[in-house]
Amino acid sequence: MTNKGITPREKDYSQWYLDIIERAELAENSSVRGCMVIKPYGFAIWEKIQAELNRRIKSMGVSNAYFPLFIPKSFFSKEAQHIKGFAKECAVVTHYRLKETEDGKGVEVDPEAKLEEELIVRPTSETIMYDTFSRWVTSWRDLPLKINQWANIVRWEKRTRPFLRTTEFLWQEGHTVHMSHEESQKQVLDALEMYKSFAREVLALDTYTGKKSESEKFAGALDTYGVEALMQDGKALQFGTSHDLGQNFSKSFEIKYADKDGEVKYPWQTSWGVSTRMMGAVIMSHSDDLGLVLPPIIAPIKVVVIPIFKDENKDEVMKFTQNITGQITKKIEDTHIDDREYLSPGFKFNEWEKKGVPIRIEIGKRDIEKDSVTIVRRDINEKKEIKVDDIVGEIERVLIDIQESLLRRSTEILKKGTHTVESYDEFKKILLGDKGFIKSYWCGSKECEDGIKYDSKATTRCFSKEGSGKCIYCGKESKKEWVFAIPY
RNA sequence: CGGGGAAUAGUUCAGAUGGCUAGAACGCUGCGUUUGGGACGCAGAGGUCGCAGGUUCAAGUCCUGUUUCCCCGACCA
Repeated sequence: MTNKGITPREKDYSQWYLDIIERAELAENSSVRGCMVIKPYGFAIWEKIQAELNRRIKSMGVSNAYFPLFIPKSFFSKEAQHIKGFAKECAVVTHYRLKETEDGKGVEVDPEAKLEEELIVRPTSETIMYDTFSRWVTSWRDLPLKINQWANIVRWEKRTRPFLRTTEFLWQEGHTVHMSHEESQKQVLDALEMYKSFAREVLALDTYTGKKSESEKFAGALDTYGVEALMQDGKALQFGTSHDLGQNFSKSFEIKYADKDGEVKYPWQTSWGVSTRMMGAVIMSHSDDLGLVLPPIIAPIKVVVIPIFKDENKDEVMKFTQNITGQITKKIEDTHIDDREYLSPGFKFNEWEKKGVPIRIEIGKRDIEKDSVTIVRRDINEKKEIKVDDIVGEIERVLIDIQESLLRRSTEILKKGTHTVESYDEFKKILLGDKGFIKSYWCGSKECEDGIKYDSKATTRCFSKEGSGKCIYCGKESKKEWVFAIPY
């Protein structure tokens, strides 16, 4: 079987993606600015991700909260860099009421109902949260303050793509406030590490993590760190960020506390987040030509049982199936029997493969006679007969094995897709061909970064390591190695 | 905002040079036969051909305007 991988192009999107999402039709004859509907099955995947991530976030001592969708324009303009970075992609609420049109056939914006101050639909929540934080933080006893929120946000991007860049998306954003820079820097790295291990252990994705270059960092941050995964087409996908905000926001939002020594000080802040883009990363990394492949931990259905019967043996097969499923369900909750009578087994096999269910169990007359069942694992599409007495143990083992082998595969792909190059010609050649990550030295100048981007569309994804070499573009001595790739 | 496409059934599309009473596949509904890898037969529902003008005996097809979508850039999680 070939495996060209899944790219978020319309063709792919209109086929098996449709089990998960569809385009939102927000206006007649069009879809407005790349909004998507997440269907029940897709949302169930998101809920699995949320549950796992929430556990890890809370274990860092972070509490969940919720802040408003609307941000007063004045809040937004308090931090100069921040507004610069986001101004061009904000949805703005200017009115609060509609009225009937004169012909009585529709509605229009009521010009009388103009807002005194416009409201921005949050593109991120730093400003509205930190305005509140300024009242929550008054003493060293209030610190560290660690808040997370699950929310939707809107960024009016010029171009959208399903999952990877939708106008509205769901995410988790953590915001913390600390007494010292050492402490906040540790938080930044802890969050980054949490994302990296989450990607490995839950999503079965190996990634590069590290500091971003000056031009790639978050608007208003001192430093930004990113989590970068490699997609099957050789492009890089950043799906998590962690920012060291320094005192930039605490100073502009007047977050102050009285320290033990009696002095009033500005605290140090961090923010970090991952979005539904992560689902895109999972889909694009693991899927094959048969459809989605889900790591068992985030699969809404881990095991699907398909009874295969004719009219004359239906009762016998169903009884056997229910008995087996009952045993499995005791250990593996996400087990589903597909007993729809109007569909052929072949149709069902295909349907659950498209949906990425890790294990399929087929039970028919032939199995019952041998007191066994047929089990098929989605990742390698291997069919195997197993005896009924060991079924639960075997399924548990296979689920773990799928999870682990997906990660192994991801690690291999990352390793194979990472290149070191001697010359700039080689650098460009790789990016024209199979693409992937390239580790090379860069002098740090904007000219070189821009030049590289112009030639090959590649940008620095994150810092790799200290060392010594020559800038791949200009040849000057350089102390820093960076990871380059063409990003989504 | 630049450069390319495109808009016809729920979806994907076909309908050179005008003749259409607008088609196919998949999907949908009903009945029957099926069911170990996307079942089959028969019957059916479904369209002011993006919108507005114009040319013509005749426009899905030609002309003008307009709107929207997609792809490639610039911007970005």
